[in-house]
Amino acid sequence: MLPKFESIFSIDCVIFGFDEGALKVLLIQRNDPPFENWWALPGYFVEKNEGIQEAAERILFNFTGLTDIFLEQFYTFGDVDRHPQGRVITVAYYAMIRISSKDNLHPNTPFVKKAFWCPVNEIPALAFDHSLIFEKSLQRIRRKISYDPIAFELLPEKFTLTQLQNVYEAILNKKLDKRNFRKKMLSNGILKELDEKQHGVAFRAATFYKFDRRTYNKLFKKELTFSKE
Amino acid sequence: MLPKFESIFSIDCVIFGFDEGALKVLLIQRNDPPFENWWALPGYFVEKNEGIQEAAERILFNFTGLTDIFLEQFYTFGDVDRHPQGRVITVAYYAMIRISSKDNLHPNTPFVKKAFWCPVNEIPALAFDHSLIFEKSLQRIRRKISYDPIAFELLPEKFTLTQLQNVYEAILNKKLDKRNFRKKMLSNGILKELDEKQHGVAFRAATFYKFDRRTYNKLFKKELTFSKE
DNA sequence: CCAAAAGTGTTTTTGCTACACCCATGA
DNA sequence: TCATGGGTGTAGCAAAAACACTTTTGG
Repeated sequence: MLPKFESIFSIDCVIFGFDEGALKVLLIQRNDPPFENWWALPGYFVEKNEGIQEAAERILFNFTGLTDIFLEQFYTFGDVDRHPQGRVITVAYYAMIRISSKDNLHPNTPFVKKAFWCPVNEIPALAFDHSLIFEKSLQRIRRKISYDPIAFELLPEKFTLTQLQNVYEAILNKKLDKRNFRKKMLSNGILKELDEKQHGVAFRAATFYKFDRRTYNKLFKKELTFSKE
Repeated sequence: MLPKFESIFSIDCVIFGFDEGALKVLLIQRNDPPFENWWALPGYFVEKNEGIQEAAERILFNFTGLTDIFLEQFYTFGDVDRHPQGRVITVAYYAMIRISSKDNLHPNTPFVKKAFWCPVNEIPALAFDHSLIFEKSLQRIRRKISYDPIAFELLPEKFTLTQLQNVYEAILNKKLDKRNFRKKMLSNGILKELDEKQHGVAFRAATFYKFDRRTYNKLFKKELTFSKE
């Protein structure tokens, strides 16, 4: 039989975007206590009849209006006193979205005073244990980017190699060598060169590329397959 | 204000051990419905007033009698229908312990009919979504072993290089070259050669080594530090 | 003396690092 | 014509992979 004790649980999302050459995170300002007016990660409670992945997608949609987003669970935070009003366990997800400067986000929730894209190295003190959650998400994507092509989720479909390098540099927080970066990126065929080039720029126009997921999946499958012995 | 809906949640543990050259997992046979008599991962509900890490340690202790064990959270499973009796979200941990063939485990819980160490490639169908949980844990430790010295958690304090190689081969599920393995393991100073050797074996006695955590921590710290640019 | 595992080096290949100049474009 | 970022190759080094025989021990 199921026990009598129950807990509340929630989802918190670390939503990454890339804009103006910087890695950013979507923060919201809370409208209600506890932590009224504090900055926090977008998050909300999970309904009794929805799965947690589902809930994460719903919450992401409510805060950004976006669907079909790269969204991945990375850790669950369950200290007894992490929420001042009672026991709340939270499952943390990170998401990567393409910020388009045109359309602003319309958080579809009354709990939010405002939202903004905060550069990752300027994050203020956050409500609850959200600073910890954010730190853990950064650690995770730094490791993840070395074996999984998450960088492309932050870029438009067509991008230049310099843009791609900027994403890697922002996530890894270090400068990379341009020639070595290009050599490596182009060596395995996961990028497809397009006929199109930039235009209207006051310097040599860069070639656009796109991510070739088909080729990537082949390589990845191979990586997962063990050799005969 | 906190919402009215609440859920139950639990911890499930994938407890790895290494014995007779094989990687094994501790399974228990359930004593009660649902899934009465089915094999399952050790797990139990989290109390209202305990943190989840705490809860994982308690549950691990109840099933093995062991404390101070390598125990790490790896994923949370929250499908609505994963438990037939109601909404139960489970936080999954994996643990690594040294199986000593002498002392048997004494599960300190009435919910268990029996327990046994099951080789990872002979796992039967498991209760709930435990097969999925187990698969995910394997994926995790396979990746983890390439950058974190978790293999030592499975071995006694003193071990031979062949034993160590066996652990790597069992986790990675492939054969490794003996000379290259030794070269690599001995190249970075994280193993300390002992004066002691095997005895009573009908072949050349192997030298014992132990893991030098001090040296490892130095290397690891260095790895986390970013270079000047 | 045999069976069984311990232990040991070298060569080849591959991937990573470091490094500097010319090109195309719009203003 | 100038400022700006786009684009390119090579050499040296280090790590990984491939590969087979001798040594020690107890029975």
